[in-house]
Amino acid sequence: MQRTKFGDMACSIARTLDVIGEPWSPLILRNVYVGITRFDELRQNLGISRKVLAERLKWLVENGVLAREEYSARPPRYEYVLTPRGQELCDLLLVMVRWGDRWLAGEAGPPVLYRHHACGEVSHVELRCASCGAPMRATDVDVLPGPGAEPSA
Amino acid sequence: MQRTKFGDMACSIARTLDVIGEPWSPLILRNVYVGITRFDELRQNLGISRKVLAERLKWLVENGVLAREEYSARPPRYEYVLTPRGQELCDLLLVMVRWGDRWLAGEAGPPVLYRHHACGEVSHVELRCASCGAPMRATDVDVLPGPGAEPSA
DNA sequence: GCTGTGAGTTCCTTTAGGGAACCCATTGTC
DNA sequence: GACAATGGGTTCCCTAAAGGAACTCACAGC
Repeated sequence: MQRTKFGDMACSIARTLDVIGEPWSPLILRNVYVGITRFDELRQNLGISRKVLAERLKWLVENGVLAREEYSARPPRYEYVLTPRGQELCDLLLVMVRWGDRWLAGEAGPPVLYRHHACGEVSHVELRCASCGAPMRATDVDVLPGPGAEPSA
Repeated sequence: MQRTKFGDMACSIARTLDVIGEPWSPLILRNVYVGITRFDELRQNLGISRKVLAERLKWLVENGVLAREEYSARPPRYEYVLTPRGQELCDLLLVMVRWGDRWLAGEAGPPVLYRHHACGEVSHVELRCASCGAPMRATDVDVLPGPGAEPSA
């Protein structure tokens, strides 16, 4: 994991990256999201080392993104489930999917499709403004300082 | 950078993480997005080592996310600009911002605000279905195999 | 020729990634 | 009771990467 502490920066992107800014954590979240929740299932599906998996899971639990729950008392056995924080982090994964599908899928096309419950269509996400509902892409916004900004020189 | 190759997995999340799955790259994109485009500006603003910055920039150019452009011929001087791929990756940053604002901002509140051009409001992004326009969160979708899926056993 | 500037590159040390083997607690079988 | 299986890690060790500091390069100004 990274040696620089990104959580101390007055920037929500940096803080978010402090939590999930290496590749294994988002992939673990993806797996838990689709129902692969146990240690050896995760290890096998991801092709990750047991040491790194254990470290990442511990990190994600400590950061309130996953919860470690007992699914069998005797013998004691554990699985990992998404917390509300973790659920919302999975939204990030949907945007990664969209970008990856558009730019990296190649001729084979997207590996995974998503069917929207509400309309029943195979679809993808779009970023819309919470206020007016129109598209709200990075090119559609102006950036300004917020209350949590660092005081400038 | 990571030693595991994530780009070979039949998963758009993994492929996307192969490109930007360590914290410096998204932060570099953020800086270029807000107009900090030159090497030493980036270095100073990020507090990153020259060696790592050079490596990351090279990586992002090679992956078509940034372009290296000459802004002065004599002496030759370069800046980095977003490509269309890079522009769309910045959408990811808007979702990171949203998550970070909600869960990690603390009492100070969000460090940065975003004003939507279309409605002039300070707002944030929501994920909506491209087909019907209703909210499309991770909890709102079913996952199914796509054409680019790996053949299962 | 010397200094300043911007954009890297090289060298070295420290830290983390990751593989393999190992450990632990419980259960089931003989 | 001994042994094996199971699931969930932990420890050890080697290699690769992170990151700091110093250095290099090409050009311009004086």
